[in-house]
Amino acid sequence: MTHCHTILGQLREKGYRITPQRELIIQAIAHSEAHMSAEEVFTELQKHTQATNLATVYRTLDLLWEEGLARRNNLGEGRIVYATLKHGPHIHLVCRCCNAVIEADPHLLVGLKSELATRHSFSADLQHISIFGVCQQCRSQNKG
Amino acid sequence: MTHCHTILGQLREKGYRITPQRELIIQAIAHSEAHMSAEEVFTELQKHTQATNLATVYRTLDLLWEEGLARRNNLGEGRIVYATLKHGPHIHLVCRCCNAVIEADPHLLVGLKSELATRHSFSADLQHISIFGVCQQCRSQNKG
DNA sequence: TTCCTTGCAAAGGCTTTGCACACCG
DNA sequence: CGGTGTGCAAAGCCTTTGCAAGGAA
Repeated sequence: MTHCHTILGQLREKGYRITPQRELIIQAIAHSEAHMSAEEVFTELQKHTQATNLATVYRTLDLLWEEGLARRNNLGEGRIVYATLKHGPHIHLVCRCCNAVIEADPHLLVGLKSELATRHSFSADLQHISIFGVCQQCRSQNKG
Repeated sequence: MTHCHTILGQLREKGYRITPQRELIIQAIAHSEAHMSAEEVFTELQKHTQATNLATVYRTLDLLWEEGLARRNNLGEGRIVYATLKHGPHIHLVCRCCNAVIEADPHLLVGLKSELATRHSFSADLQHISIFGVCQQCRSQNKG
């Protein structure tokens, strides 16, 4: 809740207008535990009001991302997903089988990051990486 | 060249027919150093014959992937890319800025894989992972 | 009042699909 | 020959865009 206001304040500071749509969209991603797709945000909005539109959701999420007020993550297979910044960096473990997304500790990657820097002079963005595989449940069900 | 025949043989064994189109598509990805998108394969085919079609390229690449005869990798932003299996496992370092794809040693990930297995019971597929960031060139040009 | 935002609908890019014909085996 | 594979065109899916009307500041 507080976090909504932070984002709204920053938007206002940057000269953007605060509209009911933007408030609702920010609330949606700020209150959500997990990351949300544009479609999911839109569905959430519809619970509160009819006056809403998918295009607006896309525009607003994109705006937040461009202005550095939200994270944007590509889970593959066209799954683009958003979250607020309070949602700290972490690894996404995406199950290829059931599509579940497990969040893992990003510290697992610090070694990798420095290796990539020294060996390849590559500045890796590991803030919100996605790793694909099969989760325990699917494996035990022989689905993966 | 030899590798083309391997793939063709396996296709035949599985009961699929060998057509000129399939031969050309397999040649294209087998001869290429890097991974190729459907569009790129299609462009390559056109150098050899007019009798070709994007839909066929999509169908064939998908077939090869489904049958385990080719790798398929999602580089994000809708960039789906294919390669043969002789192209061993490796990490893709994708530059967000210039879109370059650098290939890195997959051994950098062995520790990570076991950590994910023990901590999260997650069987990570690190064969062809993509990591986003900024390459040296773009960083020195302040583009990233 | 100004001009940023929205809603709507249409366009876009990429991929898939239906269908009749072609052609591999 | 029989049935798979192809080309073509159209449809689908997700996302973006043009434009006129609405509403924040």
